[in-house]
Amino acid sequence: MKDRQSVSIKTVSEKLGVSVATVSRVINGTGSVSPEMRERVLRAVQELGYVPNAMARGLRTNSLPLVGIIVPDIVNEFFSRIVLNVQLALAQRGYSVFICNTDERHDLEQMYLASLQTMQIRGLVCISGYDMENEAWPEVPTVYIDRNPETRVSDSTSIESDNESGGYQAAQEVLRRGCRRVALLTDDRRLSTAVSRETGYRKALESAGLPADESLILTVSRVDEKNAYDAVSYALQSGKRFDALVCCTDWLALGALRALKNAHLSVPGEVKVVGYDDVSIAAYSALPITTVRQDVDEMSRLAVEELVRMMEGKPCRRKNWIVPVSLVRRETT
Amino acid sequence: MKDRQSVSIKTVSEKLGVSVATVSRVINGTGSVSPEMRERVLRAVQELGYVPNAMARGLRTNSLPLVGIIVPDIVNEFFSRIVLNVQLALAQRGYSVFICNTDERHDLEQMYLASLQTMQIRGLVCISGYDMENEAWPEVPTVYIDRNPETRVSDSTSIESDNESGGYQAAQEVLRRGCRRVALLTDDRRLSTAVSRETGYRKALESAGLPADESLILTVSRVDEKNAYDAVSYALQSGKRFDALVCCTDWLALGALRALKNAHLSVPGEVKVVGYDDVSIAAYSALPITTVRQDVDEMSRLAVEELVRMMEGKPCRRKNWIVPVSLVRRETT
DNA sequence: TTGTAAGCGTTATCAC
DNA sequence: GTGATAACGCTTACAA
Repeated sequence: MKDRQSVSIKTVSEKLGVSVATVSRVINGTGSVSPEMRERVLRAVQELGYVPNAMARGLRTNSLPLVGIIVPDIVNEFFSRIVLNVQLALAQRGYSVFICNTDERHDLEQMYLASLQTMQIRGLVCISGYDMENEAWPEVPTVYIDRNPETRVSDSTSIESDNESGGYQAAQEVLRRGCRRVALLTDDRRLSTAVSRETGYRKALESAGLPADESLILTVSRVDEKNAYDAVSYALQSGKRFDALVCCTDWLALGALRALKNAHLSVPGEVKVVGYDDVSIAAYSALPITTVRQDVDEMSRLAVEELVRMMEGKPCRRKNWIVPVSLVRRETT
Repeated sequence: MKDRQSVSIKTVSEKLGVSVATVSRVINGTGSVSPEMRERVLRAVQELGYVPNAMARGLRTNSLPLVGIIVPDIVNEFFSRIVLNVQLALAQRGYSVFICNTDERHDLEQMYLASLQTMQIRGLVCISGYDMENEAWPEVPTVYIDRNPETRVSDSTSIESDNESGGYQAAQEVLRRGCRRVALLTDDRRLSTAVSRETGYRKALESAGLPADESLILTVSRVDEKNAYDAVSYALQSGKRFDALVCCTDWLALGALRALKNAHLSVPGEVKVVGYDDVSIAAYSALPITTVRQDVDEMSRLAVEELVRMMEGKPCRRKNWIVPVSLVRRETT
């Protein structure tokens, strides 16, 4: 077996004393070639350890079945679940998936977008993170998940879960149990997902005849346990009082729980808490968290289905998809 | 702006009435070109929305700075942390990373390996999962993480955490607190990592003068919470008794905890439990879990450093790295 | 059934 | 400083 780098289709053809066309034909199963020939070629390919060069092939056929996926943070279980689902489903249909972790950084996202373009991706899945505008968006079929940007590539669809309903159900859940001062803990960036959840929350309060109290809207600048702990602790120290707290993610709920415990407030006795996403920590935390579950499987399924449609030249079935959410009751309410 | 597909270096050169060589030179900053020319070209590139074609470039220069990373399950936080670190660090050095989720399936791993080869990757990071032999391993610089296979590519290094010490420390921790019947809950596939941890566990028992009791070795066929729950429940029902349980991952510990609770056994009173990895669930579970922490940051740092060295033609600094682990004491012991 | 050769978008080696 | 042009590895008319 020769040095892999130098084994090309030509190497194979020379060894056999045939033309490269013949070798190409048996490799791709196109055209017609005699059984004996096919045998010989296959054996030579095996012996030489020949591997087709995807770049050369992609260049020639202007194809290469590659799609990109942009995700803010792969360590976040909500995102990694989607990525895994999407990758598996696309692999089954013959597409490779190039995963780009932006770490929520705009510069990295730009870098990846450029890089994906040079790699001639055929499609793109973009999982939110933030709503920033991008200069150089690849002109390929695109599926936005958890986001619905105004300026969109022509061939695109958006898949969101029903955030407004989620916010509504979350607030509803504590209202139903008699809470009257329902606080909200959310992201201070005005992400569309967070805004929708807030809208749902406000509507629920409204239909319960409760006045809006802006002082009960708590925000964090970064969505993690620690920031939630700090924000809730600070609110408590500032004398804010509430009997329920609707959180925009499970991790925020977790931090809130810690702050509440630290302030000797019982849950769900004195304060009820609800999370969002239903990542596994919600079920296994010290106090299992009541949460709004997003249907990750359905979202990824739709994403792949629509993306493949568009990449095959068909129009997407809908421009906007809203996937239902469900409330999972556990012990914090 | 024309249809992106058709904007090539030639399009740009024609618009300007210059040769493709000139355009190539300004794009790559190689050779010399007059300032005015550079200006004109840059503007035309901008206007036409020209993006270099990575495949053509890669074909010509036989390069394309791409590395592959094979990982069993990206939803597992231990793995996703490594992947994130590696991708970020390599991006900084100009490499793209192609992430392959094998979902612990051999056929998928084979498929990805082949696919990576055709894409002419320059290096490979392989994060365990299982120890199976692969037929077609790409002949490129390789870093194995959490695994140390016998048959290795010539340019390769292996980075493991000190699993034996981890197993030892875990057992030691409960022994020190007076436990005498220390059980082990592990993977039934004979992965090298699991075997090492078991060895450490056995040595600890031995130095405490305790006889080995094979009936205290519990196994699961799939490492997750549910299987751990089932295995431990079954052991308990079969009348097995132990006052400590050393688990090979935090998720196993979590399942064990649930089984123990279900059997009305108090933790850490009647049974002490220790986990492994220190994923975030360990800190936030109902009962925060004492666990052996793997130094993910250091492992990924080393991986990138060694991989880059090898890809630049230098030899790796060591063929085998053992990264220290540390015990994190929490409330299950 | 098989071979010849053009061309995909680049870069690099020559000339000029 | 700039322009032709060959070559990278492959697919695909078109010929034979």
